[in-house]
Amino acid sequence: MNRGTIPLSSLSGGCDLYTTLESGQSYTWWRSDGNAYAGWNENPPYGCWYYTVLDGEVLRVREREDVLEWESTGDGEALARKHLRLTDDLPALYDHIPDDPLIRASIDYAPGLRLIRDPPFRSLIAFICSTQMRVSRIHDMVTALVETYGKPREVDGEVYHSFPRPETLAKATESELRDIGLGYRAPYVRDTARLVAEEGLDPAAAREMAYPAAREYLTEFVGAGQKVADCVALFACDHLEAVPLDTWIKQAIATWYPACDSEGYEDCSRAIRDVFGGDDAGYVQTYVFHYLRTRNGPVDAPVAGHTPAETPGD
DNA sequence: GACCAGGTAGCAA
DNA sequence: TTGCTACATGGT
Repeated sequence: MNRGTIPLSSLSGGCDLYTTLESGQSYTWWRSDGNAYAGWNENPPYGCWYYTVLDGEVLRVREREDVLEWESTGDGEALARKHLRLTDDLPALYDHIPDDPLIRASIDYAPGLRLIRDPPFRSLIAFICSTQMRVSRIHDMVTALVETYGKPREVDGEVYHSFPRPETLAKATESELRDIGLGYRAPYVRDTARLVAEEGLDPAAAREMAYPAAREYLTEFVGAGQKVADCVALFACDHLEAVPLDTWIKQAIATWYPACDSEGYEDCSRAIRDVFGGDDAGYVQTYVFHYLRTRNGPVDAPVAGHTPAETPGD
């Protein structure tokens, strides 16, 4: 494998691999200690690798004292820079997003958390699987898909599986997909794969569209509603203004931003996007989601000496 | 056992 | 349009 390092000091805002890769944005990274997404909110042990397969190439990354170290069958540095969004300027983001108690607490909780840039098809399949499911179990389902339908490749004695191709998943039967634990999502995954493999739809096309059109397009896939579409838009298609409204963010809105708490997804999403800073609102959403989901404590607990908004519009 | 988890599709009004 | 409801499954 090729090897190299990227100085953390060369990355504006550094890079926290643990929060970036295990915060529920991407589900196709695994840890060499086998404990990714185990749910106990702990950094991996020092020296632990994260690995995945991108563009058919194995990529392994880990943090050392002052560098990001990588190993890859391909151009590991290019793959890491692209998919870990290493050129995003985090301090600039922190500077210009709204100064708000919940946002500030969320950023202080996980500085160095970066958005991911996942390949669109795998992101779409993962988030179709995500409905009514905890983060650790989404990872379990995606792992089962990858190990059952992905192409294995042995490198240095280790086997790595690529993410399954649309053509492969399109040919899977519903009962096969149910057998590996997908439950009622089984036909959604198969039918979405068929739309890609046989009908010419392509989630990557959403990258070239303006955000509203991209979200609309992504809901054409089976099992993808507005929330799943927002996740794919944000985590795979570079639409950083997308704010997925899941149960955690909805709770946060009800508690902290009651003025945004309208019934319809569309209105609520637009309102919270403004509160979270507009063009980069999805970045803020990811920090807030990670903070609320993994810290110990209820959503409405005081944050850093502050209390939830009492006046609509604060 | 009830309740919950990064919701959606299908159907009725 | 909006408002139900069924849907798999494992953890707490």
